[in-house]
Amino acid sequence: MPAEASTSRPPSPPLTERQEARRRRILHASAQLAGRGGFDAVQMREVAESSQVALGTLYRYFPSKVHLLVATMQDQLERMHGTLRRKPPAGDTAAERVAETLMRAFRALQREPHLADAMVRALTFADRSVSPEVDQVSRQTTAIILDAMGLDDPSPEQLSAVRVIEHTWHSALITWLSGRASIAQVKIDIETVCRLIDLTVPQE
Amino acid sequence: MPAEASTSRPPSPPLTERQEARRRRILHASAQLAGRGGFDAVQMREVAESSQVALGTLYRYFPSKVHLLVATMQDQLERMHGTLRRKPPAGDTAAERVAETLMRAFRALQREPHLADAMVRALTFADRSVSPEVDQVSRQTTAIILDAMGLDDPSPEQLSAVRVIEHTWHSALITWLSGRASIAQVKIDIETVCRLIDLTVPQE
DNA sequence: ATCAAGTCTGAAACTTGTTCTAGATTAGCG
DNA sequence: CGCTAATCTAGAACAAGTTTCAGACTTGAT
Repeated sequence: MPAEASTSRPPSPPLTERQEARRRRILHASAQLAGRGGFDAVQMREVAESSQVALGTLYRYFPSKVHLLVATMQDQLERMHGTLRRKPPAGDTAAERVAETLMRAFRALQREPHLADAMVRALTFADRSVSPEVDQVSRQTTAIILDAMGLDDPSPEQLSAVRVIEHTWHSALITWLSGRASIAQVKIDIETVCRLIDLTVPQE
Repeated sequence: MPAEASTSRPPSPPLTERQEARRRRILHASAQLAGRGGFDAVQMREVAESSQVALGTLYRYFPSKVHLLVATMQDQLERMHGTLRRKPPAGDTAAERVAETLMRAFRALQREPHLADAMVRALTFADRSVSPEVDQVSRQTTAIILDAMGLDDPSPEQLSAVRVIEHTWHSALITWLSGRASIAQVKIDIETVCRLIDLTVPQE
């Protein structure tokens, strides 16, 4: 029995090497196009051409533009989680460490604002048909935050706090991306919401 | 970045009576179509036909579908603010009153989930070209929350808390609309984030 | 090696948001 | 009233996401 990855819903058949390569080319092209121009610049025909794949094939791999961009985000998130694991945040309190982690992620996004635009817009625009994928992104984000808190076994209150932090994170990114909030303001919002953690971590 | 007075950008010429009527018909048609079917059901051709206006005219009044839906949201928000003013929340603490107010708004949205979908998706999908309008919605929301807190002259910390509450509000709505969070969970998230207020309002 | 099933390709078609155009209508003004 | 500029209308045209289809290519099993 081949060990199936725990993350995919219906156990999709394993991809051949060429298929894996195609999928990778597509995600790369998507990130590249998103990197300049953001959401609008990721045009399905261009992604197809740029990744040497027919349009129909692109749609077989990713059933919509939003699916594609959410998958792109999963990809980037994994990368980021790896980076963060290698250099964990150094704050004294859980709240400080979470804020530091999110600010680090934020600085990474600032380096590729167009890519951030494409991914975040796709994420919040996603409808029910993309729920499983969006949920996966959410779980990954939760894992990153819990890592920063240094918790293995969070209480329900702590999970609520983490959910609220994620809400703030996404929405603050949106306001920044659409030019309605400055970088400084996003920082303040993140620090503000992280104070919620202090309410759930009694001692320390 | 012009720090503009609170009302509008370039003083647009006042509308004639027939124009005001057209605008109203359009917004009504928009809300109607959104009411069944949500974001996707608001099709510009249908809005135009249903409000007895040529497509080009619709685009003169609202330069994009997102503009139209954000304007629809402004419209609904004003209505709601009026309703809330008439029956203010009754909690003892500021946090309770804010949570109660938001839950009341949430219940109103639950009665028209498709309309909520259209408005909230438009709001978070809006790009820079819609910033003034989205900002107006944000100011209106802030006003509602400050009303509930019973504050005339909020401190910077309090404004930060309000911003975070708004972030949570929008993002929690999104997760509910896309079926990734239950009504109960949204309630918990709202109550959780409202605790932030306690950190900024010393005592009653 | 061969066959069936599944996959990929290229191209056209369809949908819906958005833009454009030419001609009718309306509003404001002398 | 009659003029002019602005507005409105109907409809075509364009753009990009999505679907469809016939035929070529791979893959896996026999």
